[in-house]
Formats: sequence, C-alpha cells, structure tokens
Amino acid sequence: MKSQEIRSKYLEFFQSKSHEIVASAPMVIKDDPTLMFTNAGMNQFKEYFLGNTVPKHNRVTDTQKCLRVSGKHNDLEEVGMDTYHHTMFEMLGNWSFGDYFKTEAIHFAWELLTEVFKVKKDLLYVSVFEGSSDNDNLGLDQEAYDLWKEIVPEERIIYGDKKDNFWEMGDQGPCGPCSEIHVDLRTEEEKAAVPGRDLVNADHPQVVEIWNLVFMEFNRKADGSLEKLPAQHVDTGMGFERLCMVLQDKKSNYDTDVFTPLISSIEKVTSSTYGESEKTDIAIRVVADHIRAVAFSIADGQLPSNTGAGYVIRRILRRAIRYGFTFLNIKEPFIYKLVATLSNQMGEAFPELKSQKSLIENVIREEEQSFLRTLDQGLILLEKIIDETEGEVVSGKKAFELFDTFGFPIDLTALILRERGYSLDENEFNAELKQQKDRSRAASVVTAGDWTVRGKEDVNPFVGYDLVESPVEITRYRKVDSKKDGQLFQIVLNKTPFYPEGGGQVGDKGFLLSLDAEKIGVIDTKKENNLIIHFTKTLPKDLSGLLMAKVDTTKRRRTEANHTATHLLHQALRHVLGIHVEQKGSMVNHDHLRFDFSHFSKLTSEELTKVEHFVNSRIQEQIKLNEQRDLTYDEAIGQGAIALFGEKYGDSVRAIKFGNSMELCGGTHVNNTAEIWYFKITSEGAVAAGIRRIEAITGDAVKRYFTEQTSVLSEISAELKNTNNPIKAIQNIQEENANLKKQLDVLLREKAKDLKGELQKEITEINGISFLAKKVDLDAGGIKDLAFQLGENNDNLFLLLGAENDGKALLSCFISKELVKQKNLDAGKVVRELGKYIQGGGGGQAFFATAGGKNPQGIAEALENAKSFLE
RNA sequence: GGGGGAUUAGCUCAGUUGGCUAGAGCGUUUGGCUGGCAGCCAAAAGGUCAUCGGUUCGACUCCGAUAUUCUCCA
Repeated sequence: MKSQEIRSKYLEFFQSKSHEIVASAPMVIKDDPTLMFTNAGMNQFKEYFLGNTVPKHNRVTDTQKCLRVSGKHNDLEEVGMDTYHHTMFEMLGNWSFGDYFKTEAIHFAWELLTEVFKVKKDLLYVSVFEGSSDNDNLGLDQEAYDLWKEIVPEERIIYGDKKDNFWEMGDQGPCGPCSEIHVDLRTEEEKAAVPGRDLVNADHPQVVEIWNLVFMEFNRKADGSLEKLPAQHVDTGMGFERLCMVLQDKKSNYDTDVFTPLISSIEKVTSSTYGESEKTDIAIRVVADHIRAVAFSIADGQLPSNTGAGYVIRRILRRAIRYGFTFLNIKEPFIYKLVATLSNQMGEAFPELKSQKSLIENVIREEEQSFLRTLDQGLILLEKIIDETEGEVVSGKKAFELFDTFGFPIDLTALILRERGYSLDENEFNAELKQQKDRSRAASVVTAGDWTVRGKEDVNPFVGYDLVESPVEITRYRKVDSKKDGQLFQIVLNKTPFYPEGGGQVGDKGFLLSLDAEKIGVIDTKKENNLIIHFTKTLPKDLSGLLMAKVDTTKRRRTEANHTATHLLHQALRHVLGIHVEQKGSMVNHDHLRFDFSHFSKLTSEELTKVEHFVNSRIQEQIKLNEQRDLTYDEAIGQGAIALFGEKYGDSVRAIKFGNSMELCGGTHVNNTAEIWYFKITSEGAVAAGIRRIEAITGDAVKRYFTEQTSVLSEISAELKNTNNPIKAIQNIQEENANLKKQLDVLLREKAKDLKGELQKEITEINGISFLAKKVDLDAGGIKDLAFQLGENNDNLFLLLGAENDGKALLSCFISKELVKQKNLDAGKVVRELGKYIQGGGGGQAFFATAGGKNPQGIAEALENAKSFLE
C-alpha cells in the first residue's frame, strides 16, 4: 500500500466513525511560550483539554506535521543512527473531547489495524499502565487491561511503568495513563530465539511502538499533585512513517516510499550509494530526514536564524551539511537540490511545499554556503590550536571556544584530532558547556504559580474590536517570577478590551481602575492557549470587585494605523512587484511597522516610491473599514482574502477589507484609511536569501519625522545663509574646502621645510654626534613628522624637541637607529629622565620616544640637560 | 533572553606585553614587456583602524557604552 493511500485510509476510517477531519496545524508554533514546535498531534487541541475553549466537534481526526529535536529517546544527535527516529514526522491521531473514552479508543484502534490495514494479530503487543507507588500513588489501569483482555491473549499484554505508560505534556497540565500498541517485525528465527514481549520498549529497531492511546483524566498542578479532570479525553498518536514501514513490510522507515525518492536523489547528487557502508548510510539518512524538517519549517515561515525556533532549524540544517561534508565528502551546497524531489513527492498533501519551492531552495543554499565558510574558518583555527598544543591532549576549553564562539562542530573537531593522533579533553569541554547551559537557564527562569480561579470567563472574552474600555471582573490570576522582569501578576478577566499580542501586533497597554480609584497598570497583554492574560506589577486590593479596564488609546490608535498600513503595504507590494510577494513576518507597534516578504532582489528607489505612492493613494481615498467577523475559512478565501502560511485559523475567521485589500486578520484596525494620515518608508533591506524587509512609519510618527526634517533643513539653510539653494551652497563649500585643504597641505609642507632647514642649520656637534635640543611650536604629530624628516638623511642624529600645548609640556627625543646601536642609547630613557623637569613621564622605542608633563616652565631646563646624554 | 567573538584599504585578512609615520594578497589606475591557461615587470592611488566616551606622556591595541554582525546556550 502506498503511503498516500495509508494516510487517506486512516482519515477515512475515523470519518466513518463520526470524526471530523481537520487540517494539520503549522509545525512552527507562534502563540505558546512553552513550545517552539508542534511535537505531538495534541498540541493544536491543548486549549480543549485545558477547558479554555469549547470544541466545535468532540470527535476529530488528522495528520499532524511534528518536529522533535529533544526529549525521551529523541535527541537530534541520534537521528539517522538508527532506522526509526526522525526530527520531522507525521502523527496520525484521533481525538475525543469529553466524548468516548477507553472502550471506543481501544476498539477503534484494533479494528483499524487488524481489519482495515490487515496487520496480523500475532505481530501485535499492547501495554497498560501498571500504577505507581510514588507520591501520585496510582493503581493499575484495570479498565484498559480488561478491555484488551477481551481482544488479545493475556500474554500479549504488558505492564508499563510511569516512564512508558503515563503521559504528561509538561510539568503542569492534563495527563493520564496510556496504552500502547507495539509491533514485532522480526523474522521467525529471531522470534523463536527471544520472545517479542521481552523486547517491547527496549529500543529494538524491529519491535516498535506504533500507536499510543492516551486517556486524559488528570490535571497536574504546580505543586505536583494530581486532580481529576471534569471531563475525560482521548488523545492518540500513530507515527505515520512507522505505520508505512509495517504495512509495506520493510525493516526500516527509510525503506518506505516516504523516503526512497529522497534517498535516490541524495545518491545521485552526492554520487554515493545507500546500503554500502554504515557511515554513508547514516549520513544519507541524516540528510533525508533533515531536509524534510527544514523544508517544512521554511514553508511555515520559519527561516534559519540565530535565536529561538529559527536556531533549531539552523542546527538541523547544519547537522545535515556536516554529515554531507564529512561522510559523503561534499564540500559545496547540495541539500537545496533535494527540495525539488521533496516537493514532487509531498506537494500534493502539503501544497505549501510546491508554492514556496524556490524560496526554500534559496534559503537552504544560502545557509549551506555560509556554514561551509564557517567550517573553512574553523579548520584554520583548529590548525592553530593543534600547533599550539604540547603533548597529545587538546584542551577542552580551546575546543569549546572554537565551538561556542566560532560555531565549529565539536564532533568534527574530535574526528580531525583523532585522525591526526591527538585526543580531546572531553571532560573539560563538557564542563564548559555545562557552565554555558547553567548560565542561560538561570537567566531565563520563569516560575509560574497555580491559577487562583475566582469565576468563569465568557466564551469569547475579547471585546476590544468594539470597545477600548469595559467594566470587568477578575476570573483568575497567578504570580509569575522571572529573572528578567522580577515578580509579575497574570490576570484573566471575564471579558477584556485589551488586544493580546498576535498576528504581529503588540499587546495593548493600559490600566485597570477600581471603584475606590486604585489604578493598576497593565504593562502587556498576551494570549496563551486561547486565554487572554494581562500582565501587571501588582494586584488590586479588592479582587472580587468590579474594575474598569481602560486601554491606552493613544498607543492603540497609532498601532492600528500601522497595522492597516501594513495591509496596504502588502497590497502595494503585490501590485508593484508581483504576486510572488508573500508575507514572511510582520511586527506592528505604536512606533513603527516592519514587514518581511519574499522577493528576490533589492527594491529600486522607483519601486519604493511607487509602493509609497500606492499606499498614500489608498489613504487619500478615505476607504472605510469593511470587517466580517464570522466567515468560514473557505468563504473568506472565496471572496479573495489572503491567508498566511504557517498561521493557524479556527473554524470561523475574521476578514479585514480596505477596498481591494482583503486579509484574514485578528488584529485591530482604523475605521478609515484617512486616519493613517501618511505612510513613509524608512528603510528597505535583506533579512535572508529571498526575503526583504521594509520598515515604515505613519500618522504622528510621520508628522514628527517631517517636522524634524524640516527644522534640520531650515537650520542648514540658516547656517548657509542661502535659503534658496542649500544644495548648491553645500557643494560650493565642499569644493572650497577641498581646495583649501590642498593649499594648507602645501603651505604646511613648505613651513615644515623651512623649519627643517632652519633647524638643520642649528645642529651642532658633540663628541662627533649631530645634536639639537630646541623648543618648537608644533603639536605631537608635527614634531614626530619633523623628527623623522630630519632623521631621514642623517644616521648620526640626536634630537630633543620640546613643545607647549594647552598648558602641557611635551618632549620628544629622536636618535638615529645606527646611533642607538653604536652608543647604546635609548630615547625612552632620555625622555623618562628629562621628564622630571616637566613633572611628567613617558616612553617609547629606543629611537623615538615622547614624554608629557604638567610643567611647561621646565622645558628649557630639560633641553639644557639633553647634552648630558652625549658626554 | 544569557554568554563569547568580530568590525583595520574596493574585497579577503595580518597587526605579538600600549610606542613600526598601520601592512599583505587580490582588485583598481598608469607605464613597460608579452601570442594564451588568474600573463609578466615596475610604479601609484586607496585608511575618521565601526561610532562615542574614558584611562595614559602616548590607544588599532586597555576599559565602558552604542551600532552592526557571527556564534553557542535557553
């Protein structure tokens, strides 16, 4: 069975069991601070499990793009070593939100596997939670055990401990026991030798878990205790790639048709063969796996970068480059060449791969090039380290510096050292790494307390589209400690006019006002699992009283102008540059706006002018806001609305329309484009290969900008005494200045020549040495010039020059190099000794030295005493 | 968000404990030679040593801040 077919059969099966098929959420997560990537099918439903949102359907099924780079059994560094772990994978899932529980979950799973997919029953093992005797004190999951007993022989039911059979999504939140289905794909001989049940959960490549059925019944609180959830849920996950391996009767995920097209492309591009040696096999698997992860996240709008989620993507890509570099011996970009294969293969199920193919290729190629440069640099530095190493053990500290500061991979360092007969002090390296990790962790510690719940929120608590102030009540709050901000409170209200950060728009600021005039500042508003959270420094004294929530309307209005301008800018770019322009990032606050978009070259100044003009024309047309709040996604797209890749849309969407600009958007906007007043681009540049960034200002900021510019210009005109044509005046001045500089140069040179001639005449002879000690009227640089000029044609000169500048004394001593050698003289010593007359000190080299001091009166005396050095 | 590094000629980079009138290669310009593959030889131009402030007799060099950028960790 082809993988395509397996995917659709799964979804159809659950559809026939009254499940709604939903789309995969983006792999890159934007509104959950605790998670960077979707790492399990349940992520997009978290708010349902937490009870923050009421689901539209209580039975749902999907295939979810997931990314895992850390966690139990799945370290990035392990991927590729075996044949069944991946960074990016698809998770097939079926879900019950307070609907069916263990019975149906178990029966559905068994029916699908054994009847639809026709997996032989005697290949399967199941596990149930055995209970725990720790603080949670949980018993055996008897219910699950009994259910399984009806379907499978008892010797195929295995007890699992907390590590394997109790699922938790984090330190806090919903959790519960789970039941797993494992499959034994070994040969008959192997099975005869070791029974399959001994190998379950033992990391055997052919005895693997394929399906995890989680029964959510508890909530883990901040103090570690468990409480029973009001409603019980089912959360299941089946690894798509593994399922394909089972159904296609392969020994490895990489042998299924999910990976074989990629692998043959890699063989072609790198002239290598899969299946010839362990080392190249690992490298090929690494590349095949990583290209998927990287391509999908770029399509989701997450580019490689040096922070956060982007950094994870960069690391994955670099790991692939490294393996190609070392084991496939490819020293130039090659991974980007695989994008075409991937897009051909998966573009049907995931159209974003097709539509963004050339962007993905550009970004990857650029990243490959830059990392290969880093490797080149690192090799040179490593060479230096080896040269400096005495003995055979290379310092872990130096290797860490190479890794930490210059980004040279440590395993490559170790490999090269081994080849050269050195070894690496790994303990020292790990100690350094640990220090770095501890430092980072300490800096970002955030401890959140439990919510204190006081009442119930409205189902849709955001009223800020219509209101900027509203009477509200606190429904829950908690204290949060972070190193950075100190102690803060998070407050949730029954409803709120405060817009939570999202869609590029910053969260509202403002305050909460109590009846007895207590004023609590709201410093930020954010959304977490669909809860709108207000950040404050203090709590109101009366937590149960009515409060007036007031948004800072000045900031809000400016932000709205910038947001609407962003939409118009987007429209303008597509109009001026073409419809290949897609939003790749956006940031809107009260100060300015920033818009990143896909485009292949720098915008010309004509293009920028056109874009600016286009937006300002829309402003001038005074277009009214046309807002539709309850469209379905398809309706909105049908009307021509622009949706963003990598954005998660709910069942009903909001469309914002200004004339011909229509976008799906949750942000707040002006009522009429005239409120924007004026749009001005302040900068245009590149952020990555194929991505440009425009920054712009509107409204008050533009007024400020124009006022400033005008006053600068009028000041310039005033200074120039030429208000009609300041540009010409400046050109004149510049020309004049250049001429004067030239003349001055000539004059100074002549003066120096004169002075040089004069001084040359004054040179006397003491003990056969040309000697001169004299006060001159020059600064330090001039003296230096003069001294070197005098010394140029005289290799028998002892020169001491004194000068007075800004009330300070200066002595400079020049002694011809030949003389220094012959007579063992030292100009440094000379100025240090003579420095005492001017109450100062100094030094320099043997042939030229300077000293400075506070006492100009002493210069004469110092000059007097100069000859003593020659006597 | 935290740590480390970098910023020197158009480009790629040297510059040792503070004192070299700041250098190299490539590129540019000019002249000469030369039937080729990065032609050869000679000469020249090109620098606010990222910016601002401090320490010092003296800062490319040390210290602090800012900007830009690379990198590791979260």
